[in-house]
Amino acid sequence: MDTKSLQLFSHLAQTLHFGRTSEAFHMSPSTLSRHIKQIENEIGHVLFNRDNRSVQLTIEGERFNQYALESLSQWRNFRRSLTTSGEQLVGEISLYCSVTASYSFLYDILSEFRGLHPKIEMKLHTGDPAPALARVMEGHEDIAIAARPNNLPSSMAFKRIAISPLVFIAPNDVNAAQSLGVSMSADSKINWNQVPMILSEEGISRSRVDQWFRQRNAKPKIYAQVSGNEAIVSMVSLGFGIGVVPKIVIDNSPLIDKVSIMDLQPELEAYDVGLFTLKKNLATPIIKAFWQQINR
Amino acid sequence: MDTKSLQLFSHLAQTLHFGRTSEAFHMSPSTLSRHIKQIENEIGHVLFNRDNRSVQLTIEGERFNQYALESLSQWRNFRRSLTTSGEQLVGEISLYCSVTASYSFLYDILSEFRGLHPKIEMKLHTGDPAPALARVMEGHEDIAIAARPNNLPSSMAFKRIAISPLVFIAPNDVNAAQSLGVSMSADSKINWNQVPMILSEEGISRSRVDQWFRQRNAKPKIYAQVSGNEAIVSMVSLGFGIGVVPKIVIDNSPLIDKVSIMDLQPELEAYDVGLFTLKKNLATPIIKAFWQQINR
DNA sequence: TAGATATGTTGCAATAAATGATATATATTT
DNA sequence: AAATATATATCATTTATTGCAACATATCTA
Repeated sequence: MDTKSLQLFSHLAQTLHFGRTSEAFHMSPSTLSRHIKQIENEIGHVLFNRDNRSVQLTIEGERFNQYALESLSQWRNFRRSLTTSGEQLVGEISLYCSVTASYSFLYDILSEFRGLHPKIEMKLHTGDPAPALARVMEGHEDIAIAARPNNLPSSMAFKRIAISPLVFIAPNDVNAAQSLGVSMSADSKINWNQVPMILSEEGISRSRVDQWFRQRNAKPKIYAQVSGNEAIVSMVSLGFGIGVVPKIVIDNSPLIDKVSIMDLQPELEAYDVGLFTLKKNLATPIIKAFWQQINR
Repeated sequence: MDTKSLQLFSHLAQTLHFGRTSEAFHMSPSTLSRHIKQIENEIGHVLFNRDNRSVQLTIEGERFNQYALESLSQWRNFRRSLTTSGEQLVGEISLYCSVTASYSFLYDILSEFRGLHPKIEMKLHTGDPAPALARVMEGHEDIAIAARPNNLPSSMAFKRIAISPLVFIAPNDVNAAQSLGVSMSADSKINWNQVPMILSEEGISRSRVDQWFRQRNAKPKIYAQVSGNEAIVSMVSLGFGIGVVPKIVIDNSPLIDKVSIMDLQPELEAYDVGLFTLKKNLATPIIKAFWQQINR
């Protein structure tokens, strides 16, 4: 039995919904399903009665939930007792991350850290992902959450949080799509030299798009260069052109049903989202504490 | 953090000796070392001060040990509370296993089970491994610990405990070895038709040896057919011939320094040691409880 | 002081486990 | 009856774990 399983279980015991719990933990429903089954197997009792439409705790499940909550609480207490025993860590960390990352990961990362180190203040800056690394390199920020570039400076430490594919998006409205020269059907019929594109001004996503066009001996007709993925989604949804953003941006966007992902080959190389800091920063107790906090 | 890690840690905190703890858990020292390092990494503190000659708990290590012992105790309590809540399981299980298995695995398996189900009596039969499966098939025993044959009857359930290679052993004494026609140097110089062999009468080890000889177009000159691996080791150590036994038998034998393992190619297929029972037996609560107890 | 021994760690190749995408089964709603 | 929602099974792929052997270093022995 491990802490992760206990967390999964107790969350599911609250939601009684595999889909929502798996989403909360950034994993697929099937993975969650197998986790639960493995717990049940280890314990030797069924913990949830689930037909395909509802999930209910069994008697043993309620017992186990009691145990799980207590056990998790003790674990957190132990962690806290360790950190508060010596000198309580005091200070501040400046963290730079994109708006998208702040939606999807920040809460998970910060909530646990905060419990552990309440005396450490977090200065959070959100903005365009492109300059994130430079800001860390130049010492403006301690840590950044961003996509990993192909060539990582050797002075930089990186810790992956998630992988998200980089996708082309088109307006969902059929008329708008056709007026852009993009019938949703066949890639081969699209003249990429004439499709108006909405792209980042700089950064990883931009350089990968440029590379993609070079591979096709095409040159993007740039309708607008925008700073920030969320703005790209907005413009695309309004029918101004085709955009390229990490899929995770779509998933968290309120405009999710206004745009649709295009199925193109070859796919763009996926975004490798994670934490960055200068390796030398890891010698600092505060930064080190933050770094280790991220569950592997 | 998981139960296994806590167990490893607290055992090491007692012994303060990587070698002994790793042995107790049937794993290599390197595996243990990396387990500990991973715990330290997750917690963010060094738990043991270890130079290459001594191991000592740090302050944080002692703290963690307190936590670990308490946490493990609560886990056991929870398990017990589940099983004792309904009707306490009462009854008996008959278990058949080889002498070797009784040395190496039985204690681990039974000690935990006994704590969980004190009202279940264990009837233990030790003997030659060869007939173990048949005895279960025929209903004389509920469960057997033995090596997995190549063709497992579909009515049989199997759960692996360990893998042990099947090895040729020769007497360690140089004179004895040479008089058997086996200079320890080169396999190719050995005339396998003339080397006196000491083999099991039947069973997996025997059939794998026969197959090995057939591959070489040789026929074993059988000096003696013996029942029980321990007897084979005895006869080999006395210089009567060459034997074939699972390595685990050697490791647990008092004669370990009287025999030596021969380096031959191709190697015999390894022993796959584990638990057997009839699948239909797993419907029985008592058998099921035992089966699930075995840590995966 | 030099060699032998004990002991924890690291590199590497092989094995085992975990994961997500997809397909499937079935209950509920429309 | 068709569409939708939801948990699970299957499969290919990725990731993690493991043991062996080599290594480094501390202690013991002569």
